[in-house]
Amino acid sequence: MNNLDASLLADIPPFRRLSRLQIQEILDQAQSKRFDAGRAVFSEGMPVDRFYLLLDGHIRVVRTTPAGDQIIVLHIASGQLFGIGAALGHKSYPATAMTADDCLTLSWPNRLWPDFVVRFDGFATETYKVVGDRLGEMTTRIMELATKQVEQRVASAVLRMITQTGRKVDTGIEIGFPITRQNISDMTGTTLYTVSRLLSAWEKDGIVASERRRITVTEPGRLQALSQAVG
Amino acid sequence: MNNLDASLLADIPPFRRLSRLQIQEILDQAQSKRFDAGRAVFSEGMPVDRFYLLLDGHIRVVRTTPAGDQIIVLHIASGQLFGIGAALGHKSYPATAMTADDCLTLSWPNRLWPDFVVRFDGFATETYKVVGDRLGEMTTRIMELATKQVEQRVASAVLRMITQTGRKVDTGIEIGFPITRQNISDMTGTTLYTVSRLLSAWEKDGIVASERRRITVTEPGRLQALSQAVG
DNA sequence: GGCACTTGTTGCGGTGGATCAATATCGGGA
DNA sequence: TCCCGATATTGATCCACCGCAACAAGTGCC
Repeated sequence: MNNLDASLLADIPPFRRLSRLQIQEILDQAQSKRFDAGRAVFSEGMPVDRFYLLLDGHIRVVRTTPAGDQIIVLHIASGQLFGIGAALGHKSYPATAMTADDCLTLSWPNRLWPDFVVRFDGFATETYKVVGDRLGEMTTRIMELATKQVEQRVASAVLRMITQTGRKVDTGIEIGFPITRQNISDMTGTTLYTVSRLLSAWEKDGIVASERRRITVTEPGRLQALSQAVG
Repeated sequence: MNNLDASLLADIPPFRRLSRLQIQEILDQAQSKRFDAGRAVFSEGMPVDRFYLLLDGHIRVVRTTPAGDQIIVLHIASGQLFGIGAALGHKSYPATAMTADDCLTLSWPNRLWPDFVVRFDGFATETYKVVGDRLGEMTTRIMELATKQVEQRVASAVLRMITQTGRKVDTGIEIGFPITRQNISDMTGTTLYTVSRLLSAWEKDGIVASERRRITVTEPGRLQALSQAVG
């Protein structure tokens, strides 16, 4: 009994090639759910039982080390599928999906996955394209962690967030969800102290402006330059 | 005109559920090729035109930074598919495949991919399982790079290599392909100096034994302990 | 055999960034 | 309204690791 409009899905890649009727059928089988900020949609180790689409909000994919520190593997923007272990033969979720702000999700039971793949043209192709993109992003992160200095890594992380989920404001481009110094250090493998120092320095130089849990980049070009500095 | 025996493929996951006849058909369409150690099977940025199966040998998947340093993203053991950009919607290879030793590959043109997927039961499923495993391995690498000390990272890297491609010898388990200090530092984001120092120290403690381009782990348990030390 | 190249070892100094500590500021809940 | 927890800033200290240099030891090639 979802009173969701089919137009919600019409522009999202995996569903783009489908007819109105097909989309309506997909919606009818979906379960929709709201999450407050800071909740886990699913957790690392849980059996994979559903796959998800993020309709609104932002999600952090997080893994926890045996030692207890959390690191953010990637961010998911609205309009993307996530928790698609079903497509990759996973028995349990390899990471936790935490909401960064208030989120609205759709989800379907795993058993529908093979059905969707064979019946809906372009669904599998587009989905695996997303997987491919994430693989590429992850190899880039590995490269950065392995070779770049901390300042360059943090600059790259901020740039990635404004390109993927930035929203234009009058002073520049703002990261589209609340984010702390601690969060950024969890993405870049550094400490909240160092991130704070870097942001302060950048703010002094007029490259960024930040309030509590909000960061605006006023000069993306100079940040870009910092991220590639030869050190 | 490959005089390759169908039994070569019968035990490899993507082909496991197929009949002798189907395997023969797949083999007939394959191109086989030998590579000396240290050659590129394909290179980052090249258009994706074929997908590959590694029949024998070991391959390093490598990315090069704009600054020029190479880092090893993952290793591929014999029996695995690689260069499967076709499955992930890639237009060009996102990384370079370098042979670590002498290698024997089979390959097929991309246009056969959709054909294989629909006609051969289990081919897609098993392939995407491999993609899922690699994704998991990469998130683990990201976690390690972000949180672990250098000694723990190097220990983890060596352990991963002996579990994935180790060969049992009388003194312990040997990494199944030639590898230099430089290679290990390219995997772990450190320097060849530090790797050399670590291996020397471990050798003094009787945990590993190494000759030029060869590393044998004599006490995997203690190496495991090192990789998880709380530091 | 001899030469050039690749690979590995080890000492030493400099430093990037982690870590600790103290303080400030914001926001939400009773 | 006040208070407490979450978030952010900034100074001071320390050490793990990098990066150089100099050398040793294999390996392949002519």
